[in-house]
Amino acid sequence: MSKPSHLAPKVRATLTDVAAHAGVSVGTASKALSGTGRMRPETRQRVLDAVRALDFRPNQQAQSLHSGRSWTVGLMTTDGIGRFSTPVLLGAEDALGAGKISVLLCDTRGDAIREQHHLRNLMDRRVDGIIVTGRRTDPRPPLSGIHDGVPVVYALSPSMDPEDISVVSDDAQGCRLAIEHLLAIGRSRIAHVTGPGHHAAAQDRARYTRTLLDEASLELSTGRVHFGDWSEAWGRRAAEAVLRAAPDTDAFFCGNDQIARGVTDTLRERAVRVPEEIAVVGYDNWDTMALAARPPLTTIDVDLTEIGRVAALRLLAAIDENPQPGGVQVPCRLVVRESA
Amino acid sequence: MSKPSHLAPKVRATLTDVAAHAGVSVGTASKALSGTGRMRPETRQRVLDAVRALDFRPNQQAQSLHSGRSWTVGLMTTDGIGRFSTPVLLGAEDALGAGKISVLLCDTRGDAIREQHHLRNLMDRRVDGIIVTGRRTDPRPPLSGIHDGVPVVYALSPSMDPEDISVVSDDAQGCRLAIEHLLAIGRSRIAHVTGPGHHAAAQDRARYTRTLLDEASLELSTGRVHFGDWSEAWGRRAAEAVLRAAPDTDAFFCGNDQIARGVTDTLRERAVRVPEEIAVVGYDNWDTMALAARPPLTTIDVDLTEIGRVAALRLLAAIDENPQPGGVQVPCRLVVRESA
DNA sequence: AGCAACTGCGCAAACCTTTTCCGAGCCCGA
DNA sequence: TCGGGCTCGGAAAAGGTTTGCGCAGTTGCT
Repeated sequence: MSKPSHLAPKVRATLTDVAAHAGVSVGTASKALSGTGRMRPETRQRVLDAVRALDFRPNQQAQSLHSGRSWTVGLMTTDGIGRFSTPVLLGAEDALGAGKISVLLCDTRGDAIREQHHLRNLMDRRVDGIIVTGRRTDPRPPLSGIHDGVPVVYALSPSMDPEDISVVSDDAQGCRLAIEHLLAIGRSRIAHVTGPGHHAAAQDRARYTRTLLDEASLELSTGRVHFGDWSEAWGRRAAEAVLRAAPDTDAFFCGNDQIARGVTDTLRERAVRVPEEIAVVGYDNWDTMALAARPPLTTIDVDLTEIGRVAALRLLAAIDENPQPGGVQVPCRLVVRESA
Repeated sequence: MSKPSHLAPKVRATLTDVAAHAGVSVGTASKALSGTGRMRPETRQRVLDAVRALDFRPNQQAQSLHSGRSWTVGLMTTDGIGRFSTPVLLGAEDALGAGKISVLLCDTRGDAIREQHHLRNLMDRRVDGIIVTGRRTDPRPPLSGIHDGVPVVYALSPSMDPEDISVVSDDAQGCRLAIEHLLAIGRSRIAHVTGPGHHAAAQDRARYTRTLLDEASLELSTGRVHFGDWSEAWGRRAAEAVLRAAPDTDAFFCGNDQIARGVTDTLRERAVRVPEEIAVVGYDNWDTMALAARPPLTTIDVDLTEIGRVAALRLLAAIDENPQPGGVQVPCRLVVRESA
């Protein structure tokens, strides 16, 4: 049952209505709006007046159907919209919104079936492009299935195919910031506590840390990297292990802020002064963690929003047929608070 | 420059192609696919074969243009996509996805101008409905501007207009769960530490807490509610104030998990055993906080995902012209861990 | 056998906008 | 005064799908 028409007079004006109201043909009305074609100023004005009078707004769907562009991109996030994908997503949405492009959100929950399903849906909706983002920094298999000529950009989790466009965080530079800061404040007995060894983020940062210490002719205070998980509990346990194994440790570089916070908690309980006796540097700059820690954490800010923005810009370029294939590394920032 | 056509033969088949391939007219092909209309089984089969041969998938845009339904809803989030709106969003996306509906994401950053802009955009795209969600539980002004016959559902932040459809968390029931649990484990000197008094979440929970204690002929151990902010630091400070003012306090009910965690940290430093001497109950069940606290927090789980899901279902009902106006309260769950 | 009913399928309109093409009318100059 | 050139605006098609209607052919009943 649709409402009686006398109750719903405002069914949204079409260009035909505008043309009728202005006493011209649809074609002329269109030209008046798009600026193409030449016509008498007063004719154009009549059309513009009609537009205002009827509150006309062009039907996006009709425009898209005609132009073949939907002014829409798909944003596939592989696992929920966690702490990591959210800022990426917002950065992308922001950059795309400026270009009159809307974002179609898909959550695959890490499920390949769902991914296929969403991909088909996006293709049916004729999206202009797709951004794929995940939580982990581990490379992921490229989008499988047909995505014809539709460009794809991977954000945060790079594609395994180096030909694809991937925008990731510059872990090497982030580690450099952290280590150089610690060296600059006079530390030389540095321990590294991080997440699971099978996570690229943990593995990579551990490798870079080693290399950087090497360059400074130093080595890890405990002689090894402490792999565990990304939790505070692990940070607390690891800190005790480190203090036992290498009591002369004067700094912790941690794989994320939760671990760093756990470390500071243990140090606090042991009445070790931070940063005077031992400095602590985290990673991620997760406010709720970094600010609540005692003392507040010096940490590496992974500019996730920027990653999203850059990914969006790369995608726009690719849509406009100027693809710049390959990887992009977005630099990190060092945020100095009180822990180091 | 588009690619030479011999390199891009797969330009996506249209129904016309299918019809030609099957030797029927477009109309017939359409009917064969939709199941409408009567036709010889072999004719239908020929069409189906052609569909498979050409990998035909209907053009959503064209379908939408024709049907007037876009199978799309707008999801406006008022401030970033924080810890609160994210689960809501996912719940909604999940429920809508099951109904073949896609989600158009808009972030207003709490800006009215942006909200208008996005609203117009959504209307131009002919969304079938809109879900509005925010971080705060404070009522918000209803969506202003024209949204014609497009139904709107408010999630988490209710609309100020009681006629609108709003899906919120049942704070009263959540508080009841917390207080009844504390009473059941034999506590009677309960303190309440919460966020800013000008937040509805803090104000409401404080009021309910008072009422519930009243029903049990009890009163707050410190005689008043401790308003502050939602941070751990406030929880730590407040705990000290409470211990000073009412040393016989045997339980803390906190406005959120961060405050609760701050409280446990102070208690731990004072060597007060939790929960033996003092029990602590949080609110929100934010895993990273609740699990990292020592001991892990007993807390109230605000089922945000369910709120999103329910909002989506209400919206679907409204789209199908079965609107059920007014508010819906989604119940909370008590999650018992070790702190109470 | 003849008529009615029914089946199977195609045509064309509709959804709404944009774009292209073309004709009509005007002005001006020769 | 007439023709050429220019300006303006209308008509039509395209984009892909759905659907109402009508036509033709076939079956079934009397």
